This record gives sequence, C-alpha cells and structure tokens, in this order.
Amino acid sequence: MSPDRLDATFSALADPTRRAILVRLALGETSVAELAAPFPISAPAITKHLKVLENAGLISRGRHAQWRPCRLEAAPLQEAADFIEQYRQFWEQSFDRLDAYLQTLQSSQDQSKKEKKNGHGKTKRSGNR
Amino acid sequence: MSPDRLDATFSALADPTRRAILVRLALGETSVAELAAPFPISAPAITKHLKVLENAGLISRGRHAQWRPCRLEAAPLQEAADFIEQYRQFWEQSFDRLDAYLQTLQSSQDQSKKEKKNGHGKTKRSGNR
DNA sequence: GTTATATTTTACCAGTTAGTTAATTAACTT
DNA sequence: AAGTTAATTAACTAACTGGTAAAATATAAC
Repeated sequence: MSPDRLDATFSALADPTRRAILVRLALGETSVAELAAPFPISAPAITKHLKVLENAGLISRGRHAQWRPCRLEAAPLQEAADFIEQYRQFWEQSFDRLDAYLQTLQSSQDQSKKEKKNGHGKTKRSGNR
Repeated sequence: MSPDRLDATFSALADPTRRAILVRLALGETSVAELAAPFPISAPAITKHLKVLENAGLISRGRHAQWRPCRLEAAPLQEAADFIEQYRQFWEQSFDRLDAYLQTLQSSQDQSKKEKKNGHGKTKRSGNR
C-alpha cells in the first residue's frame, strides 16, 4: 500500500465535513445538493470537499442529467483500517514486552517465594474485538 | 467522542513521517534523536511533528537528564479505528441494501421460475475479522 | 431559443503546515 | 566554570487548505 494513498485517505478523513459526507454516502448514492444541505457552507466549498474525497479514491462520481451523483468507494478506507489494525498489533506487542519486563522485575524481587502469579490485568486491555 | 479529537488524530496520521514515528514508538519508548535518525529532516522539524502527535494525544513525553523520551498513547488511535469500524458497518449495510435491490430486480425478471438463488458473493466481501 | 437548475471553475483571501537556520535552554562532563 | 550534548524556541518562507463571490458550463423544460 503506497504511503501517498494513506496520506490522502487520512487527510481526507481529518475534516469533519468530509467525514459527515462519507457517513451520508454510506446510506446510498446521492446528489451534491443533497450532500450540501446539512452544512452552512457554499456549494463550491462542497465541490472542493468532494474533489478531495475523489482524489483519495473514497468516492466516485456518475452522471445523470445535470446531477453528478456521488457514491462511496470503501477500499481505501479499508486500507486505513488495516494500517491502524497493524499498528494496534504493535501496541499489543509492547504490552506483552511490558508484561515480560514487569515479570522479570517481580521474579527478581520474589526470589525467595517461588510462585510468580503474573497477571497485572493482561485480559483487561480493551479486548481483541 | 469529540469531532475535534478525531480531526487531530486523523490529521496527525496524514503525514508519513509521523506514521513512521508512531510505528517506531510501538517498539518502545525512545529519545528524540533516535526518532529523528531515519529521516532527512532537521531536529526542529521532528520536534514539530512530536508536538502534533502530542497535541493529538497519540504520544506523551517524559524527562531523563537531557533527554525527553517519547512514549506511545494508543487510546486516540483506538478511537480512530472505532470510527472506521463503525463506518465499515455502514458500508456492509449498503451492500445489504444492494443485495436486496438486486434481489427484487431478479425476482421481478424471474417471475416465472420461483427459485431465487440470491448469493452474488455475500460471503466474499472482506470478512468481519 | 430562452430560462431555470445543478454543479463546477476561476480568482481571490486568511490561516495553517512543514520545512529551514540561528539562537536558546537544560543537563551532564571535565 | 567551561564545554558538550539533547532538545526546544524564534523567526522566517513556500506551499497547502478551506472558505468566499462571481462567472461559466451543462442539461432539462418551456
């Protein structure tokens, strides 16, 4: 997955207007005017947002008379989710390293008592979903 | 979850240098100099990137002599993942709506033959993980 | 063919961003 | 106290962003 693509996806997602547009589009294909309706900004501003989303590959456009309907293209979103997921795995790993570290600390302190009960909440951390 | 927080998280993730820093930090806490090493940019530029990440809550900083080590804070990342996940569910739903639509189309065409075999690949779309 | 509707393009502006170099702060080392 | 190392702040610049208003384009409807 190219970094440029991730750049484009994440920066498209960084704007609340654009996120709202995506959520609306998940309900189905629709016109620019209907997309624009909820927002207090001008039509050209919406056109610009749509161009950002299109360049990021998050939406595509059609033609129907004087309307240019927008439809969702979810693939890049999936890539972004995958990046975060991969990252989340790293994060899990660093917890594991912390576990291991704390365990060695504890066992060096508890040399006399052979039991090492471990478990400082390993199962608690936000689940694997 | 506040929109501002999502804005900050996604725009922090929109830069490849910052993503690389996060991935490095997932391997463990480290100094600014070590974080800067792989990149062809100046130290002040790295300081700025770290400030962006810190403002987004994605990292936090410590003190150890003249070093200010950075450590990962994964919670906002999780929120971003949750947003995308929620969105992905919408996306699934729109596939379901498409399913329903195509099914009505097919059944209106196939009025004579009562069988409606459905399944145009419903199980194929990227799984629920 | 004129008029109305939907959308985009153009030209502009203010604020932000990512980078630079030079100077500054903070802490350790001798 | 003087010097070294780590990192930040300050001041500046070029490019990008999100917005505007006004003009242009494209299609439909009369």
